[in-house]
Amino acid sequence: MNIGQAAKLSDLSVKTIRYYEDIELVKPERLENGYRDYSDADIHCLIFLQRARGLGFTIEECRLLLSLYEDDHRSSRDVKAIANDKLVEIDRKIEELESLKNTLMTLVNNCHGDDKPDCPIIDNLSGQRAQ
Amino acid sequence: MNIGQAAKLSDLSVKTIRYYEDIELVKPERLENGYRDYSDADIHCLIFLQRARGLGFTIEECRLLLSLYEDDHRSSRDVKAIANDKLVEIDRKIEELESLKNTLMTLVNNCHGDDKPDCPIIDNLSGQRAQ
DNA sequence: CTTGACCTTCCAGTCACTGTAACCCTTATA
DNA sequence: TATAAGGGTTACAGTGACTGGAAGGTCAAG
Repeated sequence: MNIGQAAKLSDLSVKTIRYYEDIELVKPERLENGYRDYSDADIHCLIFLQRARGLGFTIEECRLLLSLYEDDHRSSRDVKAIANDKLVEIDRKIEELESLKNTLMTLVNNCHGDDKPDCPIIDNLSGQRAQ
Repeated sequence: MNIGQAAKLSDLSVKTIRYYEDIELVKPERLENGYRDYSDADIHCLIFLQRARGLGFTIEECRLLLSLYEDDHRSSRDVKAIANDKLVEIDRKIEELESLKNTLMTLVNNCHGDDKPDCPIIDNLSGQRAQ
C-alpha cells in the first residue's frame, strides 16, 4: 500500500509518516520503483501512533508503547504504569493552566479596556503592584 | 550591570537573556571590554518578559506587549484584547487536556495492571473496541 | 602569577513535525 | 505517442524558545 493511502487510513500526514520512518518507528518495505509499501501490520502501527500521540504521549513514550503493543508477553502493569505517569503529567499541566487562567482573568477584569493608557495588566507585568 | 546580575534580578537564565538580545527584544549597551551593560530600563524589560512568558504569552505576543509597555500613549483596550485572546486560548487548552484526562482515566481504570498481557489501554490504542 | 568566576561568540541540539525544491513514476486522456 | 495531472522520492531548512558545549577573553583575589 502506498504512503498516500496509509496516510488516509491512519489520519496522519504523508510528511509525518515519512518522519516516523526516519526515526525508525514504522519501517515499511520498498517496491522495485522505490515507493514505500505499507503492510496491514504497518497500518495498524500508524493508527496506534496516531491515537497515542493524540492522547499526548511523546514520541519516545509511543516507541515504548509500540514495543509493548508488539510484545505478546507484555504485562498490562507495564502499560498501565506509563499511562498513569501521563495522567499525573496531564493533571499537573491542567493545574498550571488553571492558575494562569485565574491570574489573567483577574488582570483582565481589572482593566477598563478603554482609550486611556492606564492598564493594570501592563502594571502587573512591569512588576508594579499598583491597584 | 553585567548579564549575570541581570539574570539574578530578572529570574531569567544568562542564555535566555542573550537569546532575547539575539531576537532583538532587549538590546543592552556594551562596555569597552565587550561585556553587555544592562540599564535599569533594560532590567525592567527583562522582568516584564519573565512575567509575560510565565503567563504563557509567546515571544511575539511579548514583543507586542513590550511595545505597548514602552508606549505611554497606548490604550488599555489594546492590552486587554491581547490578554483576552490568551485567556480564550488557555481555556481551549484546558478543555483539551480535560478531555484527554478523561479518556486516559477510563483506560487506566479498566486496566488490571497485572502480569497478564490483556490490556484495554493497548487495545484502545490499536483501534480495537473490545470491552 | 595563577586560579576561578565571570564574560564573549558560535555552532549544534531539542521536539515533532512542516515547507520547499528538484526530481522521478504512473495513469489517463488527446 | 505525447503530455499533463497527480502520485511518489530525497534532501535541506525552518519552526519556538530556548539549552548545551567548545574555545577563548577578562577580571579580581590571593
